[in-house]
Amino acid sequence: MNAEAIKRSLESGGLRCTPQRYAVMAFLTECKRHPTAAEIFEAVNRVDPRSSRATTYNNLRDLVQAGLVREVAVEGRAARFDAKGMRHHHFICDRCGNVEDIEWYNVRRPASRSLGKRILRECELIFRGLCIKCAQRRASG
Amino acid sequence: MNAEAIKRSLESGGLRCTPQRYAVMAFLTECKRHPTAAEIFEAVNRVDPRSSRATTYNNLRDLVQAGLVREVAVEGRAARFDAKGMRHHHFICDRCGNVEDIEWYNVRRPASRSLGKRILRECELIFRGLCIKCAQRRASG
DNA sequence: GAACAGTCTGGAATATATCTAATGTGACAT
DNA sequence: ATGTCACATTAGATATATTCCAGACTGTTC
Repeated sequence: MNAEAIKRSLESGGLRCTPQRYAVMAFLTECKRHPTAAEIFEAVNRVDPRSSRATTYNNLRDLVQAGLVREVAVEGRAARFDAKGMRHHHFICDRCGNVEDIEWYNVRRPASRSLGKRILRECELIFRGLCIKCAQRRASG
Repeated sequence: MNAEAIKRSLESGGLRCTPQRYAVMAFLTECKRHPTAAEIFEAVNRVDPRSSRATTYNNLRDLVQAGLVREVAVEGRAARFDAKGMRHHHFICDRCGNVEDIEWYNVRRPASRSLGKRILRECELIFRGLCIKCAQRRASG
């Protein structure tokens, strides 16, 4: 996604394209992992426009509310974020806690009986086990 | 689950049955929600055996390691816990953040191509949308 | 160019989790 | 019954993650 596209997507979410907000969105868009707020803060400050911690958190909140960014459900201490590009599921390593993407596929909805009057928006899968590195380490260790 | 059963399950996990540990396990077993560590701490101290915060955290860690308790993957600040009784999926409300159980059903595994050399232990579904209360509030509001 | 809404900032405050060092407890060999 | 060992617990200090706050800045509109 190029600069113009990021700018447009921010505006489509009703958000001004400020340098700090742009930097957060640009980093999330190009980042393959699922960075924590602290990592995003550090990354956008490695290059130019300085951004305070509070601003980084504010912008992440705004981006999530605007639906441009997803907060990933993991059980670690720090929240992790993810630009809403291609849909994917998540694999969480039991050993090292890393979160990796798994190719998207559709999932069977629950029976409407167990869903009741809830309004369902999306289903996401969380896989658990050992990531490739940890699986190898266990096998050879 | 009665007292004896809890005691046995602790010992089967290689854990001594101390009053504090028992209290945590007993509360999680009877609790229908998915309490945070702070809620568990408060609950086990409402009745008798006082337990310190550190002990509550230690015991939760031990119980998770022993496989008796699950740490639920949600995106809130505080970790949430769940006695591993009946398997279930989770529904997280977009509006109020409550975590509710959805009846278990088996989920199609990902293609082995996208899984690679990872070792898969379990798959869990996370549904998002509006819980019954919030759905009604929106409809009438 | 004044007023305004939205944004940014550093630092303080809060929430959450872990560490530390001292102490307590039960099992068991002596 | 005593000493010892491993495991548990405790209060308080510390670390980490997030939010709040009050003031300053910016771009737009009248």
